[in-house]
Amino acid sequence: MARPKEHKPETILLAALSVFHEEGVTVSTARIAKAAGVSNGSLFNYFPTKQALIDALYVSIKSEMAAAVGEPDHAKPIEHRVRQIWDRWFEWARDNREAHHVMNLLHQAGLASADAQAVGNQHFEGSVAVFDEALAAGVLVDLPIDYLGALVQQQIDQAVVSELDDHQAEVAFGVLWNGITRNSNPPSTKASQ
Amino acid sequence: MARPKEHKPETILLAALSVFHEEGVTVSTARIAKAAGVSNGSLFNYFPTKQALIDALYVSIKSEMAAAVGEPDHAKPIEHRVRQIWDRWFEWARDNREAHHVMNLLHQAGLASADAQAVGNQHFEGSVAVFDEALAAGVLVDLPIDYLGALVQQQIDQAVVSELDDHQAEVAFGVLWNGITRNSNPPSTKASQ
Amino acid sequence: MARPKEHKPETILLAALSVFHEEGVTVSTARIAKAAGVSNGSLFNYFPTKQALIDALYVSIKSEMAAAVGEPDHAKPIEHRVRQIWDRWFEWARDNREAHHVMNLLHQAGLASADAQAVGNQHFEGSVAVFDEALAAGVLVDLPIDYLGALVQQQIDQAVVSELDDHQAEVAFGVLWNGITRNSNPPSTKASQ
Amino acid sequence: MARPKEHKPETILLAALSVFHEEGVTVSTARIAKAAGVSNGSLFNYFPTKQALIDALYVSIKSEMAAAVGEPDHAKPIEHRVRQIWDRWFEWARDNREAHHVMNLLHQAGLASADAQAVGNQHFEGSVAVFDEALAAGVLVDLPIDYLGALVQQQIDQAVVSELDDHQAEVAFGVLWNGITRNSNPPSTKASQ
DNA sequence: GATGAATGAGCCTTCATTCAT
DNA sequence: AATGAATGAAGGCTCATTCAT
Repeated sequence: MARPKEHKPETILLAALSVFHEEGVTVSTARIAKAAGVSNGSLFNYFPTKQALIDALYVSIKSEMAAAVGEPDHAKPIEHRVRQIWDRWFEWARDNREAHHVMNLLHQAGLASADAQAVGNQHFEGSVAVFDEALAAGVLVDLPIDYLGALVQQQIDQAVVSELDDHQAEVAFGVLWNGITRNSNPPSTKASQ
Repeated sequence: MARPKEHKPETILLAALSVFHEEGVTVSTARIAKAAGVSNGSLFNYFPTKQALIDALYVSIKSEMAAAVGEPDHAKPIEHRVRQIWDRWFEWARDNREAHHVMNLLHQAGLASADAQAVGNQHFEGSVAVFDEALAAGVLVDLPIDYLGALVQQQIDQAVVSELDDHQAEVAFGVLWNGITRNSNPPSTKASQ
Repeated sequence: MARPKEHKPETILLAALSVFHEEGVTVSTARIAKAAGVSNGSLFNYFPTKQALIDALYVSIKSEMAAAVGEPDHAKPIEHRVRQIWDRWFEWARDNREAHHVMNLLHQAGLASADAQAVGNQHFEGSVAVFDEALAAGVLVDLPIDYLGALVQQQIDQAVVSELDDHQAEVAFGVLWNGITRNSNPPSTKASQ
Repeated sequence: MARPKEHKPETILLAALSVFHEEGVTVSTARIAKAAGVSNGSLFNYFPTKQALIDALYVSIKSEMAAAVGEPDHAKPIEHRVRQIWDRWFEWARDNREAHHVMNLLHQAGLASADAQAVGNQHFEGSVAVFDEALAAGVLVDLPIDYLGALVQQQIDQAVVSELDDHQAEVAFGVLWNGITRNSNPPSTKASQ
């Protein structure tokens, strides 16, 4: 029935991606199996539990995204490397809206297990290292690395969600870079409450 | 049996807040009822459906937060007003970590109904107006208002999640403000891919 | 709130009648109480259980109907007495469609307890006696008394349900009487199967 | 565990028939499942809702009965055809007391949906046509077709309930036929009230 | 490996009944 | 009496998981 040569686990993950995107966090395994064109039972030949399937989906999206972002080129200056991460990440997310959405959904709703999230993060060690280095070099403002990393991720996410065009994305990168680098004057005074 | 004078709906919402925080999106009404110290059936004397309970929880958190943020003082300059929003919001979120977490959880997991989200947003019209005005005044970079608003929210969220101290929060506000205001040069060149 | 002078049990029974008629066999005690304008709990001050309420309703309808039918006049000939039962019964049922419907509903759905049905039947002993006597006198065809009695009841029921007018009801009585009296030739032959 | 070769939906319907007969309109799906020797959840593999199960039960009984009654033979005279309907219907009902009882129960308690009742009635169009024709031919008294049809049904029902033997059933048919045909004198006078 | 019927724990919700006020 | 909140046992239904074929 389904296209014969496709590898089943991938087919199932793609189906899961689609139904999570369209139907939210409550989808059943039966629904996923049906969308994948396999029987209810078959799904469990590939993923022993629903949690395993969710984790595999999360990790597969995250590693696909990591592959798209690639490894930073250590020969290039910091700003260039940060910009490259931004560009490729943004491009990937814009071209893979469903995957991007579902990745965030699984993460934010707490459906992906801690283990899966850890594995997913490993794929981004290269990118994180760029920020570590920038921080050590004194290029960035003095804030925890996880905070800065989160800002990058959130701003890219939001740029995709807000469907920024290329020009706007350019401006948006400026917002990020001008924010996190040291060349700026601190804001004046704290507002009285 | 339960403490006699406590108002029940509030007690139930507090219990729901707690278990959503601790056990995630999958909590059952029975679990909430037990945490609230009422019987399974009693919960439905106050909230006709689980969805109604979730919506009430979402709206109650959001309006509590809105009350904490307050209305901006139109006599003050823009930056002051933005700073005030940031300060109060951050303070509230830091003091109400559970509520802050659950609010985001219900929103991001799609559990709060569209109606509830609309009601919740009404409470923030005053704050949104500040950004509208800043945008119109040419103070901010030229990006969609929803994008800018989301940045504020996400950076505050992250500041709370990352448990920034007061000094770091000060720096973090600088990151936001230096990013979204116009006084900065755009970053030089787009990275080659 | 409710009209002050009405006797509560009757008010409740009338409300029950109405909601059973309009909403079928599944009505809740809460629904009945609301329709009666009393609180949920008050209902149980008058009827210790839902079953008791149903039984009281059944018996009250049945005895009201019996009162309408009255006692047969032993001075009159059999046919007259049967006709009188038919007339009064039909008239009552036509004027009390809801009660008639609910009485049958409680009976046929098995909601009225056996005891209640026995009590209800006691009110019709006078009428049954007419048929006993007719049977003994050889006026009627030789069939069990319960069978003949049931025919009378069912034909009246159906006459009401079919909304026969006076003339049709006259004809309908003829159908009954010509059927159950002996003056007619038996039908010719049994159909071969 | 359960007997392996039995067809499940039929097994479940038979179990439902039995428990509706024995326990009345309030039986739970769990009770039916247990009687059928399947798990609670299994029942819903065959009938998506309790209503669907009830409707299927109603229609299956009604069509089985219709099959037993068969199509009238248009070559035979009216009386013969009516008699044939009576005979076969009576025989089926006597041999299928439970089914007969439950069919009436579902109908009278309003448990079978309007759709199911419509479908059930389609199976009896042939029989109804016989009465239509008899009415048109002037054989029957001038009463609405639904009234006459109801009489037939009710008298057969009652004959079964009263457990008439063959001879009594013969007499009972006479009651029906002599009642509904024109050859009889109308009863004399209306009783004074 | 593939299937899909079977399972039964668990879910949300209803409701007759109780009881403190 | 009258109230209506509180109860908790069911009820209908879902679904992740198993397993015989």
